[in-house]
Amino acid sequence: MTAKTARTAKKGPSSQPAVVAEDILARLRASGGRVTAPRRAIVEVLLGAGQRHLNAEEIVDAVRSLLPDVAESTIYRTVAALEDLAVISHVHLDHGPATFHFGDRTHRHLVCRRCHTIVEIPADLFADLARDLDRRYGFSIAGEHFAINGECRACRSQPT
Amino acid sequence: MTAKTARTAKKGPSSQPAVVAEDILARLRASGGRVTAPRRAIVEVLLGAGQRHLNAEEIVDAVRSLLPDVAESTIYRTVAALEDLAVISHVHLDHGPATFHFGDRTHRHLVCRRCHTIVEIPADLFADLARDLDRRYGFSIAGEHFAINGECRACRSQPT
DNA sequence: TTAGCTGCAAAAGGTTTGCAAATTA
DNA sequence: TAATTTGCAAACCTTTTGCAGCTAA
Repeated sequence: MTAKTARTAKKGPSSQPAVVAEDILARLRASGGRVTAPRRAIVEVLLGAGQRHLNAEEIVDAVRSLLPDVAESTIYRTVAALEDLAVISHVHLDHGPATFHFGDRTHRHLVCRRCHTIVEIPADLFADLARDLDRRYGFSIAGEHFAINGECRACRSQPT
Repeated sequence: MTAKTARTAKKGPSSQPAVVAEDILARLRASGGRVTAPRRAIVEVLLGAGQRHLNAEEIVDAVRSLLPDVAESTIYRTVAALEDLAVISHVHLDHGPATFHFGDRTHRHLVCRRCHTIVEIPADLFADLARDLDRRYGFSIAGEHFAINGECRACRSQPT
């Protein structure tokens, strides 16, 4: 794969090299896929969301503001294709729809079971636990496929 | 609440005081609920499952072998009532239906993303992490509402 | 040219809800 | 008796699928 990692600053809050749509589309093509207008729009929307995690409905809405006739099934099929390429992944933050985001393996989610607030935390807080589980069970925890539930500071100081 | 904690050994693998159906039914009654035949059967099934986590469909099937005409909706409504009483809780081990189990807060689940094997681990392996998250974010992780994903020993030694 | 996408509509899977009849306390 | 549960059927929400036509490579 020869997708060049462009350095064009986009709208990300960080100063890491920006991932640009063309890179992603190129990977899609390289894997035998086609680049179509709906796919461009979907990638654009996902990039435009920055760190925010969008669910399928939000992606549909945003994509339709660019390209009104895109079907839901196209969204689901495209995000599945992008997940296969490990470009994005999905997380279950709570009950309800899954949310999609770029595949940085650098954060996890705590979700308050009372107010449903989401707290993002760096994945390396799990390093010790991960080592432990590896040693004891041979299990490698990977991914943030599911959030971790609990109670946030605000709710804890609230009466039940 | 005065539900006596009976010590009758049932079929649990552990030697903790067995929770008996009557205790649970009494709590249901104490909270203003009614004790009905379907509810008895559901509690029986849940108790009979011991440590196993049953999903709604499995509960329905098992309950119907005792009481053939119980509706699915009754199962869902009853497990919801039992969750409100904190007698049971549900976990999402993977995609697919939730699973229900008695509310011991003593274990967590690792689920292999490849073979879907479930590894149960003691919750106290999370103690350090929990302290950390509390200190840094005021967040109290609680519950095993979602499993932790990763890869099990067997799958890790397998070619991708 | 042809494998791969698309929109549409229908279906699937899991769970929830409205309601009138039945049951519990 | 009054409040709660029940079974049934229908609805719900999210996601998947089948298919014929369209399109990128």
